Amino acid sequence: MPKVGIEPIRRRQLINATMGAIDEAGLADATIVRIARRAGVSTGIISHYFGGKDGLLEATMRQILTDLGNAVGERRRRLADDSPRACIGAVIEGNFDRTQVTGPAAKTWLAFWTSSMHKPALARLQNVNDRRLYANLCFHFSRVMPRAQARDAARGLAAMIDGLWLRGALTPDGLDAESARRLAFACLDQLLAQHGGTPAAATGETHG
Amino acid sequence: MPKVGIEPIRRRQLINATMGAIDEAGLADATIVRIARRAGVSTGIISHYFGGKDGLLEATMRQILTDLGNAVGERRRRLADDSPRACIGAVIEGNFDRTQVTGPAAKTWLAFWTSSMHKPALARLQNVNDRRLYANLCFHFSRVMPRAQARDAARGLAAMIDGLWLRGALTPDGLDAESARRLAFACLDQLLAQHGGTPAAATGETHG
DNA sequence: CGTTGTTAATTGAACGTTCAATAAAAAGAT
DNA sequence: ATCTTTTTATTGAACGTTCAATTAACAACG
Repeated sequence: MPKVGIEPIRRRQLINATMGAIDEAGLADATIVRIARRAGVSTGIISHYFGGKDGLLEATMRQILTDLGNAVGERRRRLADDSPRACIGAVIEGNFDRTQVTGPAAKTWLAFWTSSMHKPALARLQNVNDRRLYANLCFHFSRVMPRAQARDAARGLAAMIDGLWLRGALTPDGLDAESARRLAFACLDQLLAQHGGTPAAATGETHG
Repeated sequence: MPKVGIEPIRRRQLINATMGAIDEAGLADATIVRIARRAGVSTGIISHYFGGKDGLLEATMRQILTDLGNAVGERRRRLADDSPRACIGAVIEGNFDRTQVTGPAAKTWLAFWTSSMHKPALARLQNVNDRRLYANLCFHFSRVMPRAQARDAARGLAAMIDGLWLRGALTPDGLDAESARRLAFACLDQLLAQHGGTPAAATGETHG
């Protein structure tokens, strides 16, 4: 029998190397030679474990979305109260979590977003993740405002979060997570205050 | 002498074909063969007029940024009052102008944004445009609030605008301009109301 | 008014490069 | 000894660039 337990290690190695390569050179120049060299293995391994380059890219995107979901999930699990502001705050905090904000993750996320416009496989992943985020926001907003306005609030906050990501990915020094959180929370509090805001919206200026 | 005045025509043809190709197949698959065929010319023309594919891409991006600047400029020129809300509103309206919202323009804009992370020539163009937008917003906000808050407001609104673009580009049917305008204006009015809002912020719900 | 020379515009095939994929050989662990 | 893992070399396709040849518009001249 061959090496045991090597597969998950190699897969993680290659996925991390893919993010690093995209961060370093962009998706267009993230060749399998570059990725393999960065992972310290040979090119053939990619086809062996992922069936090809596309498989590796899809797995990498899936990993990023999983990490994002976990970051949000953890924050929500640790919540003291289940007020709308707290729940939505967990979404914001999760989106600007350490693991998500790292240069490689942010650049890779944006690269896949762009790429998903013309690759159905990636588009599907992007779509389910996006719908989950939207539905989640929409649900919590609708607890304190009419359905129609909740939808707008969800769309607005989602756009704000993505916009901060977009601009953070372009910044050479990476995304300023603290600053981004502050702006996102300001947007959230405004949206909540707009429709019979809660006291927490007024007093909860500090949230870190 | 050969045809006179052909050069600007061909350049525009090729630039439009480039946007169409990117809209259709993405930047990665926007080959010179595809672009040339779409423009109804041969591949050699690209090198003849733009020095190569990179030159064409740079010219295309420059065109998009110019169009965006013109759209904003026109709106501002037609303003009745020069209140901060009106001026910033012109920026929003300009950003969601017809010519900017078209599928090809939106997808190309996003593709170049991603690409500019690793191509210095594109990064420079993106940078000057971004600074101009930010400085403009910052100036108008600082007329009704302290400098520090004006900076945050400008960053927030800029992120919101870009986020709406980002999500609009991914939507199959293209960006819903009216909906995007509404959300951006809601964000603007909240930002203005936050710091000694003007009466216009309260009454100016209709802006189309 | 017609002819001719000049010159830019345009074509399309050839070239060298680069890429992902593949297959067969080699290495390594049980 | 056997099966998985890994490497290496090779393949074929696709890319952007280049350039010699061709086309067509214009001006000058007869």
